[in-house]
Amino acid sequence: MSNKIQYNKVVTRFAPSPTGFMHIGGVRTALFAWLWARKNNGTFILRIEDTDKKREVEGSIDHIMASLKWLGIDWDEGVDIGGEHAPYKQSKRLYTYKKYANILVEKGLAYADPYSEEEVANFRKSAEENKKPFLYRKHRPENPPLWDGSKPLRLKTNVKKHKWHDLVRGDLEAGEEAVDDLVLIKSDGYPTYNFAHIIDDLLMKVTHIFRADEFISSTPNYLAIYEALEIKRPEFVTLPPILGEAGTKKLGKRDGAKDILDYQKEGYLPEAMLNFLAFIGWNPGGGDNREILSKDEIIKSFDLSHIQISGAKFNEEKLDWINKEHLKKLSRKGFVKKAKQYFNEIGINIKEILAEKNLSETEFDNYLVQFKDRITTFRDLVIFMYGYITTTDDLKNLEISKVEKINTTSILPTSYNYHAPTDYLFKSKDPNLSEVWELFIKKNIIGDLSKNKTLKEYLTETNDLLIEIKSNDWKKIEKNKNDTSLWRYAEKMGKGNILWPLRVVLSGKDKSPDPFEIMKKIGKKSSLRRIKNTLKIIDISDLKVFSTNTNNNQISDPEVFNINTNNNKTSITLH
RNA sequence: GGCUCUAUCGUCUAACGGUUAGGACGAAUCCUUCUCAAGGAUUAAAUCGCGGUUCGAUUCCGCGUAGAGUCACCA
Repeated sequence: MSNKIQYNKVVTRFAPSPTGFMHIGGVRTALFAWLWARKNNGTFILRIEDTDKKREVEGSIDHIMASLKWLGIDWDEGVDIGGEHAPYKQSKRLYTYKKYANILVEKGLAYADPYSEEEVANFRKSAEENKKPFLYRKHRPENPPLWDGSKPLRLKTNVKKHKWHDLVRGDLEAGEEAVDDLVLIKSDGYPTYNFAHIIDDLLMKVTHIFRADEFISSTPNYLAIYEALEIKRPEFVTLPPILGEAGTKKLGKRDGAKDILDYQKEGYLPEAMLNFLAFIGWNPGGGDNREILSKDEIIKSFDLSHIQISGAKFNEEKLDWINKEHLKKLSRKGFVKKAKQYFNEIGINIKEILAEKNLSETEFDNYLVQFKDRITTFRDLVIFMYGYITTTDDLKNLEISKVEKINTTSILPTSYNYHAPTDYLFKSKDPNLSEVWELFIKKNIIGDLSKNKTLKEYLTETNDLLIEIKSNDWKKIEKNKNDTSLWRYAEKMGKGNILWPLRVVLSGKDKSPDPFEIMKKIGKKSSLRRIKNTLKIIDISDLKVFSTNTNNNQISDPEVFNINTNNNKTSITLH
């Protein structure tokens, strides 16, 4: 028999069962089938395999369609839009399956299973005890009863060795042990997947079946059904498994595989997700090293010969990188548009924020754009927004509640920690002096004699320059920072000597926004207060230098504050 | 346990039997920068083991080893 199958038009399908959400693996299968159809100007069908009423989860179908739509995977025929071969829901096609089942019965190739479920379970049990694979056909009844629908209908399989060709895996084969008398129609009248998908693929003229590699083992059974029905089979395209991060198991819902729509909620771009998914088990090959591709580019270069055979670990770091790259590619306008769309999706009301903050739309857009190259996902942007916009003390915590609702904190990479909601941008929330102290100790710059001046002198002079700035000019301190006396002073003394300590003093962090920006946010009074508080500690640090009693790890000036150093931790209490 | 499949840097992968085994993520270092990010440059890092075929093996074959899948009136 020739493996060549003639077809004029490529038809592929995605046929999920409505048992819940879609995870990475399911979507990847859908994507590849869709890519192949689009690549060949073929047809892509969305069919629902709802033959197991017990496992069905309400709302799944809508959820599945929403997932595909988010990624831009569209279908030409399917449950919601109908088509030439409607209906596309298997529970509505029972008559069809029965018709084909009867053909097999008439040919003497299918029979009613006379055993009770208990009896079959016992067969299986004893097979397990003897460490043998369970084969129902070992108990095939000699004179089965007539099939009246109350008993399962089984295929009288042709016990033989099967060989077949897979477009990805090449030539495959399995021995007689691999075939058994599978159930075609269950006792509840519904077909099994094994039978239904074959009938539907036949009637819907499917040319290529895309599925993951767990189906390789059951393929001989399917081949037996094709042969019994005397129909030609579609091409098989077997996709490699996706392994969990641990790399030991196939990624599945039980291993915490996420709902694909969770990635939408986390602020990933659909085009980035599509790009990422396409590269799980496929690449353009042939020396084409590009990895950031648009949807159209992927369709154009997609082919079957570069689908991987071996499994791949799911790697979220790569997804983050791909998402960043896609963000960078966006125009300013496109970025703002998509960001706002995301806010809308997760329930952040931009108009409310604008009204509350008295911001113009343009100002807000400009805020957003400055983070374009700095964020990993749009969720990071929400956190930025929180940090930058929520900076007055009298706020009613509007954004905070919304940020918490989507649980932004857990997904931030460590390098972005300083973008997390930042107390120090509130006027009244001065940084913890212990943190300021520790950073200066860590950098060893308090009494650094290699500098022209001490930190204390630098800070005092900074303070004196800032005092001179009038409150009207302070409002423009960020915008006009290059014209300030402080900037000129910093340039003269070395910006690292002035600006970095100032950043630490203002924020208590070694990484923070521009100190000028912080000063603008918190205002003159708070800025100067933070500098003065730090200067008070440095006074005492001088005392510590002169302290001869090293065992005494507590230095205090009861009038001002206490410093405690214990186990390398310093705590400072200001009275 | 039977059957089936798989095996290149830490990860994803490229290489019609002939390459100094290439690229990307991640990591590290340096440059730039007041910090972070971004950007630029650089570095470390792999053909699972043993046999065979061949002038030549990452590539073909066998055996090991390791991992995965499957053995439902689930899909």
